[in-house]
Amino acid sequence: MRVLLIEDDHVLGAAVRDHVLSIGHSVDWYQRLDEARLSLQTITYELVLLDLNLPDGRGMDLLHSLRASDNPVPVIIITAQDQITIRIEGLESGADDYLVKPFDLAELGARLNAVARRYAGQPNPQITMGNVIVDLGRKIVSVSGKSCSLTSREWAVLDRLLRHRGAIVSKTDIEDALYAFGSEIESNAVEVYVSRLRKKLGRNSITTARGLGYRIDAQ
Amino acid sequence: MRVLLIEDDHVLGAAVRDHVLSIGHSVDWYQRLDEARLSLQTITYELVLLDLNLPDGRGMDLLHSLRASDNPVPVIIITAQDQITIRIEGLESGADDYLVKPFDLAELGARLNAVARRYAGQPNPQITMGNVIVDLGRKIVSVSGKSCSLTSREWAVLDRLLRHRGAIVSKTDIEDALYAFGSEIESNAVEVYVSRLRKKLGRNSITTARGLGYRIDAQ
DNA sequence: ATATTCTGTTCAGGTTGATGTAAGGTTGGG
DNA sequence: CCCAACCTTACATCAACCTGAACAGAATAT
Repeated sequence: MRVLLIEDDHVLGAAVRDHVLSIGHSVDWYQRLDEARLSLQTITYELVLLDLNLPDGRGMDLLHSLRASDNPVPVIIITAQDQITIRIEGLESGADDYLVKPFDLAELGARLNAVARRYAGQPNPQITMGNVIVDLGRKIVSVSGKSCSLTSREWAVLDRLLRHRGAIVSKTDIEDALYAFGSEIESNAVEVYVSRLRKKLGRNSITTARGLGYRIDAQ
Repeated sequence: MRVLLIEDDHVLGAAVRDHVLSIGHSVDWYQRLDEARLSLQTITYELVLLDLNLPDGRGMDLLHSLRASDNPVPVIIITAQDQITIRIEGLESGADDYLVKPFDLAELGARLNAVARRYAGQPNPQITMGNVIVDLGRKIVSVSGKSCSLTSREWAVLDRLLRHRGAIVSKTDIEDALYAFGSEIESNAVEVYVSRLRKKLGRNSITTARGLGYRIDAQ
């Protein structure tokens, strides 16, 4: 499970990161809200551990904007104050659970696993981009309701772009997704596949960043 | 029981999901109609919990299209308005029950269990694909009315494809269904079984996704 | 016990459509 | 206006796939 940890306290952050790593999940740890926001744009996390009191803003704002943009990622809030008002605000904003400092790492592990279990039965995440819906797991695409079939290479390109959606993906990155590392290719294959994808998914599905690469917008 | 929850409100959705999970069912939760539609193509649910007021369309339209395509899955409608006209429209469209917001989770559980009980006595679900009807539980196939017998290997392949219908199933997935994990096979056995199934069930029953695997279309 | 049918697996030869390449057109920044 | 980057189309190639046939072993009938 991929976990995003947002916590400015170095001691607590390191402890949480190490513990979550030790029970077999991967962790991205940020100390600042805006860094976390940037990362959320490009990476699909399965859990967010969110401290409410951060140097550059209120954690609650991040939660609000996540839910406003229909991001259903489970969020566990970490807070120092055991205030009922904060709890209520968090739950109403779509938080999934609470941890009040100081907390036991074992308790964190338990709640985290509870979320993981809850999510295990969840369907494959579907990504909606305009009138295109993509199910990466089942390899299904529908364009304005009609299903549409992609070839294996087209999936490779789309997969790479969607997993980093919001960010610019370089041509060489996409080539690495297409061909086994090392096997060089001497043509404009990436351009061709982007063109083929655009033909199937719509002209505006993929935007070009001249000299840099390609990008699929988040939401 | 596998439940499809379509509800855009995060608080209500999470609460319903957790409660349904807690009484021992599995839940797929979508916030959007079109995502739910995609999932309905590939998964056979035993119950749909449908909010009528959704960001990308009317829930009632989904109900209509379900019934138009002869999908008998029970549907419980969730609505904020206790309007008699809506109730009548829903019932005439084939809804099985109603919940008017705000509702008690215990009430939801009770109605859900009522549906589960009603369904327990039902015969095995039959899957219709064109003029082919398959009963996976009892291992019966009929092609345009005439019954048709499959060998055990053919069942293994068909079962795997139908349980993921709509999705592309990779050759290795099918091999795993055929042979005990690990026992490698050095031939085109999967291709042969697909060919034999096509011969029995019709040329168009199984579609090939070159380089990816095979797929049986939903409906 | 023997014959017969059924089933699973492999192989070979034919078919097809995804793929990489190149050529020519288009676009946008400087 | 120019050039480089990018787009789009067409096409030959070849790996992936299809399918009929052969055959051995299992299951069933005689």
